[in-house]
Amino acid sequence: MKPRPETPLIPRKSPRQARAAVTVEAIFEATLQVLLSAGPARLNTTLIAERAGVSVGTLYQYFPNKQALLLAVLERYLDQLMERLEAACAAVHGGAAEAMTEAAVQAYLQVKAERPEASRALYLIAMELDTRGLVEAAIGRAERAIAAMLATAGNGRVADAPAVARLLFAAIHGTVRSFYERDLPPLLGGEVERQLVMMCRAYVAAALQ
Amino acid sequence: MKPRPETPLIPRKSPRQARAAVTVEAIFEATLQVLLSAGPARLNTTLIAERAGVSVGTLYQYFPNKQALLLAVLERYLDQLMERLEAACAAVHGGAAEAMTEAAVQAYLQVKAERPEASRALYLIAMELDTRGLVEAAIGRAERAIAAMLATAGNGRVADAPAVARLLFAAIHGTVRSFYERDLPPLLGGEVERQLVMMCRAYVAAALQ
Amino acid sequence: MKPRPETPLIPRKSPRQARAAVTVEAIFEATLQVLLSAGPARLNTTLIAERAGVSVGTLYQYFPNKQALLLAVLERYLDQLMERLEAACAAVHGGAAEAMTEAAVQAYLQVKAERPEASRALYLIAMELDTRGLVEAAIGRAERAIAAMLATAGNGRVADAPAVARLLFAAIHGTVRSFYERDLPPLLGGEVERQLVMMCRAYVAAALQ
Amino acid sequence: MKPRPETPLIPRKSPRQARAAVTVEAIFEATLQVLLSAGPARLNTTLIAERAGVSVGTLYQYFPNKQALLLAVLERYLDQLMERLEAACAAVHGGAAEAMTEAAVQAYLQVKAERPEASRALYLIAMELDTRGLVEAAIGRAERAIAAMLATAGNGRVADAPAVARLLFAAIHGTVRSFYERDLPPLLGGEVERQLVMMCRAYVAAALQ
DNA sequence: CATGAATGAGACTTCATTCAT
DNA sequence: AATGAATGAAGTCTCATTCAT
Repeated sequence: MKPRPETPLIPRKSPRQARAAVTVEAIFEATLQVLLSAGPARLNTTLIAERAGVSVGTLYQYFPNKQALLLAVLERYLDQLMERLEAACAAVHGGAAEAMTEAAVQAYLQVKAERPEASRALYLIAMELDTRGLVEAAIGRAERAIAAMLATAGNGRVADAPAVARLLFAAIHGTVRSFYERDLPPLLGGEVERQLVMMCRAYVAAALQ
Repeated sequence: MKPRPETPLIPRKSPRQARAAVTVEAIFEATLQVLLSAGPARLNTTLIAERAGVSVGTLYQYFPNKQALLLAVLERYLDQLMERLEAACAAVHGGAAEAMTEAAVQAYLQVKAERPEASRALYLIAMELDTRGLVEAAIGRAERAIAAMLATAGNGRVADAPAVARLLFAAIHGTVRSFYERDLPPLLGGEVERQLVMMCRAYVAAALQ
Repeated sequence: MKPRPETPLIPRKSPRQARAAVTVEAIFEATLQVLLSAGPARLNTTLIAERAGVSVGTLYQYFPNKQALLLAVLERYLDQLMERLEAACAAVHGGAAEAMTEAAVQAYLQVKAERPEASRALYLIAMELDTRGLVEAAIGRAERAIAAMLATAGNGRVADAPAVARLLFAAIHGTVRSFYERDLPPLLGGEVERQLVMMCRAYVAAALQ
Repeated sequence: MKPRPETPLIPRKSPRQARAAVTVEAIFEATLQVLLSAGPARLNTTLIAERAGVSVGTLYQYFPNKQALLLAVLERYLDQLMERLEAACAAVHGGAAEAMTEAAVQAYLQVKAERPEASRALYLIAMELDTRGLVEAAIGRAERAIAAMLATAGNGRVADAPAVARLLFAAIHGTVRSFYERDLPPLLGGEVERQLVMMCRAYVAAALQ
């Protein structure tokens, strides 16, 4: 009965009062928790609001719809992830290509491992809606960070650094994801980590001229 | 998508008659089409039945519930994929480890590329429900096929072939997926393929003793 | 969570089975009843379905949304009203302008009086949504019917019959409406009817050349 | 729009201070604007407050509930309209019946035309709630003013002046409304005005003894 | 007094599934 | 066996109103 309201996918208003910021934070956290405990199929706004200790109305005061909320959660997560990755890459500039690559892989695994459940939850979110833009942007940042890092290699020149960076990141990201989606023991410090590092080092070494 | 606990997840009857087989086939095909055209959020049994040219009632004659249908679709796809992969691996037994690996990668890309949209659709299905078992089984087959292949390497012994096979497959699968989820030009024959092959060869070479 | 479904305002499907036709009829009737008993503010789909003795789901099988249902109800009513008016006008072609006009007024009042509550209910519907098109079309029919009738006047030529017909119908319709919206004793056979007829006769007489 | 039975429907406090009067005025104006821009379905207190440049809380300081606000807006409008009509009628007392009637019609059209959108907005408000009392009172004033005017006719006695006044006003009001609800060119100075005047004159002339 | 965050009942709509025909 | 009408629980979102700050 309400003539097509054009609902944008961006957050509705930014919290002006202190308590509002707390509320938004609680909603973000609740979203992850519900996603993990109830699964994506049972992820509904009522449950999120409940878990956050607010009413649905409050949730909708900050996000115009469920999709916008999920996007905001994802964006926030990707931002943090990318910042960490960029920092890690920058920190090893100038080293040997293989060592730098290993550092990047370790950093990625490290961040993922800090909140393993969050990682899983966010893979789930990412499927529920159209996250092309967001994901594309994050991937772009990652690729640039890695390419820039490889360009500083102290032990040779990496041929076609952008292409290598692109595949390297897809491989890291994709491989890690495919383990996270299964119920496996933690990757960090295990055999999988060893092999992944080995593969990435070997790849970059092969690309060195 | 609220799973009624008591209903079994296997197809209700096997297609004994030719007509039944045709119907089931049409339903499978319709499922993929609806998934691609309407998206996972709009994937519903009525739409599937309509697209398949049958009534919902008929659909439920063949599948006890939506979940079972989706699982069947996924299972069928994974079976075909794995058969092809196994065959490709078997066909190159005894070759050099790097060459065999390249063959496996090519085979995987080949199959994926045959119906690129189907691949995407199935990634979506896989999120709609709990596909752990199915996916785990398929991955197991792939890992075994690759490990067995590596074990026949004519140019050395691959250290810890199972671990290498596991990471190799995760890397191939994860990397390919991460490209498929974006709207990119076809992988086959492009730069990405070259780099992926390069990475996998380098990895296996590094694992050779 | 469902990416903007474009919901048209036309009925969803026409009943193919006999019982379906009964259902649609019951929904139409229930809509009027709820409108009258609960008022436009309390008019909701659940209540309509309940009163019709069906579930909400059923209602939505025939109408894509509440608006479409209300439009259908209104359209149906306007169609019937206009048919009656056209018939009444046609039936008196060739008479004296004043007498023909009186006949048209009487016919209009007659139809309105047959289901006084329906008339009121529909004035309410008409405000709840955008009925421009529907109403415009109905008014057009009425104006044409009246103009055509006036053109056959046996006792003179009505100057600018279309303009007269337009105002005549607006006056009849508007006047009747403004009485119906108040809680007044029935118009038919009362003082108001006498005066309305008098006004319309006088108007047409004045327009005669 | 769920009326809480116990809350009074009169403004909470009279604007004693200049600022208060300004605020109330802004709220009135905002109500009309929102009604016109967002439509009756989207007319909500938050939007009104925003448009008026105050907070919802402030709005509720002046009006106990939404209904009271809308009633106040409507009352104000009707008061102004009736004052103008009464004045116009009084100004022509003692003239010929037809001329006086024409003057009344012109006055009504004049006032309506001053803010055409306001007229439309107020028809909408009138549906949102029970305005019987208010409208009845206004109509009563109009009928009395017209009847009193007709009683002073210099060219004869109008038979049953109250009944004529009642129908006359209903006709003017109803006819004008039915044009305003459509998207038509302004009535003032057009063919419609000419015809309306003609009808009203003819009617009153016919009622003259 | 003003603000605007929070509330929560209630409205609309969807869709997996059943069952009479 | 096939059909498609019917069901109704459940999910999304709105908005009048209150109240702590």
